Amino acid sequence: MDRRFDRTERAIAKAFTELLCITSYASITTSEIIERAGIGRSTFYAHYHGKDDVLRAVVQSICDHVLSPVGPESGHDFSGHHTSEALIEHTLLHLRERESGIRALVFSDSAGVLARCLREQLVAHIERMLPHTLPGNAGKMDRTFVVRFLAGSFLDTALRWARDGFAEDPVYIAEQYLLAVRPMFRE
Amino acid sequence: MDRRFDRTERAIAKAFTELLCITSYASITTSEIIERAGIGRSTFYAHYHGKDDVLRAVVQSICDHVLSPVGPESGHDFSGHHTSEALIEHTLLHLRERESGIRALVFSDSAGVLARCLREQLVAHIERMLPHTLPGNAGKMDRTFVVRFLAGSFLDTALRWARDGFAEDPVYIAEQYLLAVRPMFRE
DNA sequence: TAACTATAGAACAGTTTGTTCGGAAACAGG
DNA sequence: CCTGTTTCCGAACAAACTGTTCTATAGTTA
Repeated sequence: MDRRFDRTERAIAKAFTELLCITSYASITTSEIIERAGIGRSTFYAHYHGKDDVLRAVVQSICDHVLSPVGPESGHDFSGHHTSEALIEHTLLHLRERESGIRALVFSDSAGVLARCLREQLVAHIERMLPHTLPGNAGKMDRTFVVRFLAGSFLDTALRWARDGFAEDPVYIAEQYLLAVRPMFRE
Repeated sequence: MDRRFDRTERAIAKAFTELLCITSYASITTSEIIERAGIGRSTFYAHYHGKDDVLRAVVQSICDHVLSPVGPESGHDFSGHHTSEALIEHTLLHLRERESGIRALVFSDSAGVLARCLREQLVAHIERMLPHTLPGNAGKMDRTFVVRFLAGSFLDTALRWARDGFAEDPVYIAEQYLLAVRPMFRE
């Protein structure tokens, strides 16, 4: 593999997220990205079709990372504890690992792109994990509604946490979130 | 007041939301708005600074309408029933009244502007209505977290409903939402 | 009718976009 | 080390978009 290629990709991603920190997505121009990345104009267009394309690539990379499966090789300690707490904390930790990129996106006027991408994968995830018959009052609810509600409210909680600069302890966030939604799938 | 002024404002708002239905916000140009509205270029800039300004105005108008206070003069029937169900249904109905505008926005790449505006006002609303001491398991939760959670999850539910073309009965949506969150403030 | 106000639309300079092209530099494999 | 390939640089360019200014026209108010 040609090292020049990766070097350029990294320079573009870096320049892009840096710009996102200091100005709105809408007012970023390809020329600014090119200048800050220190690359040639034609080089940029050889890699991406425009700034929308860069955004998509950055978001995809974040999504892949945040929802990457729990494995023994990952740094986090989830030895066998496949509880809801563990999964939620795990996702929050992955989110925080991409701190700079996430915060840049979450405050930008294109935050919706990240939210859409994460939401889709969360829905699929929860769909698989949620029991088919729900306990208590949740039994009266439509299961599809519950799945979407859980995905949406978790996403909202997580992005709010990011917007606050990841100030709170992820364990605390997981705990509060579970207190709010646990009646829907346990007890 | 000069009727020409209002006529131009309406033409711009109409052209803008129509364009939002057939293409993304990012790729709309002021020239397109001007052409579709059938107005002069200088006229447009006499009313707004650019397309961002138009978006802001449209969103503001929607927010004002959706969260307008319940009054006896409003068409809806909420005679004295100041229950949670009534308030939630009321908000959903107001949302649906702006159907075309909402759907255009909700699908656009600038959906975040509407969401931010609504969220702010929802938080203030819920902050006022939520009891200071929460019952049951919710007693263990941070009240600020609960307020934001309720606002975020309601917003998410409502916008999801809009995205689905307001297909479901608002009474049903209110019922499902309340089944999900009621443990947090009653019983 | 007279004074005022909003509009149409042409013209303009400045910016941004996406493409093309020729030459220089870095790279991979033998 | 040599050679063919890949990537990069950056200038130049046409096309599109932006926001402003100006003049003439037409609707509005008193």
